[in-house]
Amino acid sequence: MKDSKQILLDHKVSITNPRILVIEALLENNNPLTVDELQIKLKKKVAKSTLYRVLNDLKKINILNEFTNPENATVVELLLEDDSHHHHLFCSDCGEIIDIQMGDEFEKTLSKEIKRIEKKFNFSIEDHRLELFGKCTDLCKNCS
Amino acid sequence: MKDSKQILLDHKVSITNPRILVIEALLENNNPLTVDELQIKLKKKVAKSTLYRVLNDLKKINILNEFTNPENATVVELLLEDDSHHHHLFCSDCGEIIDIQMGDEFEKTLSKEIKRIEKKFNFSIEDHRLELFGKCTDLCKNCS
DNA sequence: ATAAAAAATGAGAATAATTCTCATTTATTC
DNA sequence: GAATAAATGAGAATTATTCTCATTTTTTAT
Repeated sequence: MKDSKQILLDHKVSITNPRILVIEALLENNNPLTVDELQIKLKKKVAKSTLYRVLNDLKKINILNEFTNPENATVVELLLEDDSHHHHLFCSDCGEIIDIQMGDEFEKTLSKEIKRIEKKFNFSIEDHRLELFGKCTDLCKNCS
Repeated sequence: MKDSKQILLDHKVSITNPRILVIEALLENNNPLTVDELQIKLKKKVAKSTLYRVLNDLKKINILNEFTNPENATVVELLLEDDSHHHHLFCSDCGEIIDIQMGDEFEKTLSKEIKRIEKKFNFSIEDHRLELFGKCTDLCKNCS
């Protein structure tokens, strides 16, 4: 597992206990967590206001991805590798969120389409996000 | 323009002024609106609590699509045609949200990928959403 | 290693978005 | 058109997030 102190050092921000705890809680999980799940994992070790501040700090140094689940709750995940481009799969039964990688053919076709859209709307497109919604049938630990 | 009363009739819900006003405000726009933009368009003609209630009513009869913009504000749009599958393009300069259609090749490749993901994670995938983020360079009315 | 300066924290107040409550009004049914 | 059912408005309640400020921790410069 990555070293949380080193991550903070690498990004030239000061090394504090709350930041270390938040990063470690996120590192322990392979998949994204809602803010309240994170809060529960941290018990009372980090104040609520500090948690939100730390999350904003991590966003500023670009190692935190933030989005919302279908219930509009805020979800966060650490982004440590530069090449970790991925998408998300949501289970509407248990709420689990799974990181997924799309195949090369898909990403290539998407790139082509993005170029078309850029021309059509005179946009410069910098990022994209794909979300898949469904139900896990048996894999997911929370579902029967 | 579609008739708001007919839309309500078709979906077997009672025809009330607030519902008509909300639907008409949404019909006037081609592109999605944030809840506050909608509130402003409606002036004081619909109470805040009623607006939220009407939006929930429209969701229940499946003619409202709700999502969040990159600032996490709630965005809504009417979905009237069954075949109106589309995605969204967000401008980070002016906040404008544009409906986009992806080409057939893209949707076909995506379907193939979805089947692969369904097998891999033993999921049944029912829906998906693609969001593109960027900057409009000159088309967008709010940007210079 | 230490003192001074800068930055971060905790606790709770403030704010913003959304839902809830309930007395009144409006729509539907017969 | 009267009786019943449903929806509304106003504001209170709730929830998620940000802000304030006195205290503590971290960093910087000696």
